[in-house]
Amino acid sequence: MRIKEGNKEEDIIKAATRVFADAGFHNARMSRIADVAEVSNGSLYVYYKNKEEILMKILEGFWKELYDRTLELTNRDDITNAEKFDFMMDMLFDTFAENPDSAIIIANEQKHFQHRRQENLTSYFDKFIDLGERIVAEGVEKDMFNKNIDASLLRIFLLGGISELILEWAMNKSKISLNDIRSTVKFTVKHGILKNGK
Amino acid sequence: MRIKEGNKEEDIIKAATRVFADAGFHNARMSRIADVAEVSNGSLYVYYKNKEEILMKILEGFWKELYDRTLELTNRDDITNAEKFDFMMDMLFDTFAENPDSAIIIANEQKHFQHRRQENLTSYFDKFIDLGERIVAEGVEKDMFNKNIDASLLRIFLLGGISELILEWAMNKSKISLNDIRSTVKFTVKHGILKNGK
Amino acid sequence: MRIKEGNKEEDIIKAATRVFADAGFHNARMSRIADVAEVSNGSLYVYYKNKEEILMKILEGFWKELYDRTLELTNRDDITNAEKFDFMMDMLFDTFAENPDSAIIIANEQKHFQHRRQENLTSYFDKFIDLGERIVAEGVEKDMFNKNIDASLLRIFLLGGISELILEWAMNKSKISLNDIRSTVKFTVKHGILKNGK
Amino acid sequence: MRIKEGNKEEDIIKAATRVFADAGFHNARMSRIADVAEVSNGSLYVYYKNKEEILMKILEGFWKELYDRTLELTNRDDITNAEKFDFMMDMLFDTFAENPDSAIIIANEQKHFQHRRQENLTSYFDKFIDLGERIVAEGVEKDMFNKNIDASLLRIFLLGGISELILEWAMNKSKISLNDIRSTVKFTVKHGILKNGK
DNA sequence: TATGAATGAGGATTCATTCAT
DNA sequence: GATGAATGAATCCTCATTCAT
Repeated sequence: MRIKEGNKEEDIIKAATRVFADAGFHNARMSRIADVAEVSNGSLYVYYKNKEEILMKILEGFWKELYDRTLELTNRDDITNAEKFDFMMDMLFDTFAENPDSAIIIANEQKHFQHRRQENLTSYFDKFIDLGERIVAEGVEKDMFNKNIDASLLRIFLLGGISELILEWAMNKSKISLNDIRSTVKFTVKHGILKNGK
Repeated sequence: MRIKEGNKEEDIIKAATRVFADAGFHNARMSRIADVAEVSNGSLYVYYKNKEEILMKILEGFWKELYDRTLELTNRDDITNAEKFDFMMDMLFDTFAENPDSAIIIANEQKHFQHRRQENLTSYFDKFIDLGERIVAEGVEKDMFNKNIDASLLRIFLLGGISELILEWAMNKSKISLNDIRSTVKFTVKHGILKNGK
Repeated sequence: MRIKEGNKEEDIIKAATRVFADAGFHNARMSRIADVAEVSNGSLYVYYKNKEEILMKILEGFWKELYDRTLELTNRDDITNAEKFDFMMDMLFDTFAENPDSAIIIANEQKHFQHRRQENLTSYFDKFIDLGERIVAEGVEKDMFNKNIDASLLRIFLLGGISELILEWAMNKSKISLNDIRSTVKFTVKHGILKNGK
Repeated sequence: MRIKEGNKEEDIIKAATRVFADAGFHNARMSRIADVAEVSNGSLYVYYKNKEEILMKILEGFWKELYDRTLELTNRDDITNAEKFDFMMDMLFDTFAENPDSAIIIANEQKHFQHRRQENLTSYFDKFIDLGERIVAEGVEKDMFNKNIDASLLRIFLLGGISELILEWAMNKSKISLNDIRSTVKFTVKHGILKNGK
């Protein structure tokens, strides 16, 4: 068995993450990924079926990390749903912040592949979404959140808004402070833009 | 030779809108657009420089329509900024609702041209954005909106969230009511999710 | 419309016939065919779906020519079935002789693609085969041919033997005389190798 | 490490025979052969130089078996050449019948190595051919076979015809009786199709 | 303007073969 | 000998774009 120095499987994912973030999925070249990963073209296909599978692994990897970080939170009963919500948003921002390339990929490419995500019912993205929806729904039930909030619509809205902000931040790090973004989002979502909630 | 009765230039845009919405920009075939437009392949290039230009025209067309609808509003001084904001959101939703294919394209592909758009002041997208930011900024100045709202971040957030919702709606019309979406968004953004805005 | 000088569709078939005969289907390169046909790579795919379709057209073209040449013969009633048989063999040899490259291709490649020839029920190869079987079967009925001859087996045997001979001839023209081949085959099939048919 | 109990060298040949027969030489995958042989990819190359050499060994193995079975016959002087010819045909059919996968490979792929075989006198195929040609040539000399029979052409014809029939039989065992094939071939070759050999 | 046949650069993928262990 | 991860050359095909008419 030849040496498997440095875990090629992981190297490829890392390389692909950088390349996809830079060029976008469609303009990214497999040969470029192989170069960056310091691996032969053929090795890409030892570990992954094709280009799309590499993208999927990147996306799933991100959502799995986020899901794992968030999971234990939801079962706690010593904190309010508002606190849980806050915490979840923090996790989301933190994980994006730590993985700016993944953030870019998610903002740019995830939608295109959402459609065929029918077999993916075990997907960590879906699991994370569920977690979020449950926290909001419970908050509504417990009369902590406004009744006319639809948890399912809210999560689409939030995710869309945040990933757009994160994209802007990731493409443009110098100009935008992630903390400004985070506090703007959290404040707005919790209190609204109208002064005195009015 | 086909007599130019049906305005090819427009036919192409209409066809491309349908094709891009269906297949996504990268998977859309120029020949398919030509087919749908009932025009030859070559004619596409009589009216447009290339595939990307067609996409740009579609996007600009959408934003121009929206901008035109919204412009006069901003100069009025008989309504509050909160009312202006409300109105602007309504326009946005209405225009999306009337152009679901464009909505899909915007949600999926707007980024493509965001990148090369660098403060292009002739762009109707930028003009529309300016309008929105000004309404919010003024609202803050007039002490009607919360001070810690950053207008520029808010618009990215809002646009991202709304386009994600609209995409969901456009891909899935039967299941989601556009009015539910609209009222959820408006309420959340104005009042926040916390009961009593607290 | 750009000039279509020299009928590219046909040029491609001619070039492919030469290239397939030289290198074999699997080792033949599409780019080589394009070169020989003095056509761009892309043009190959304007006229044919893929490499395999080009091969099929070559094979069908050959059998169509042979079938057309042989068809009228079968309906004549002024000649015996032995004469018809003779004539058919001559046509087969002549057509092979006039198309040595096709002969090589048929000998080398036809078998590989016979299997998926299920939809091809209108195939000229099958039609030609039918013609031959009918002549033999009738000969048997009319008591002109030996009763224990199975027409269906005979045609497989004959075609296999002849195409092998033709291949040898086509690969090796200087050494073997086509007329020797033809008379050997005809004599053997009609009279057998045993002297006095005994 | 697998203990070398099952003779890998032979296992590989057996596996390759099945795989080549199923898929054809060009579509057969080395990794599939390794799978079927229950051997690693690398082991294939411990025993054989490359894919083609495996094919050659299969073909040679077949012809060697046939040659060995036929050799002693030719030196006998207590039987006529017609009987020898008959016997040789029987051996050919029997050996094909016992090795249907080899039969398929021979019918489909023998040409691959025919080309590079240039009077390779160590080849069992050539030795077998020589045997056959000698029997026929002697038969002609002894005035037992018709004078105008060219032994060399006859063997090409026979082998081509028979391998085609055998292929049909091997691919389609249920429908065709090998004995029918054999007697049709033997009768035709010896007596011809014309009644009374006339 | 309008056409659509022609182009050809470009890239994902395959798979026989190698070689360090 | 045995392994199987690693290799990378090699090629079919796609499709946006062009251009002679």
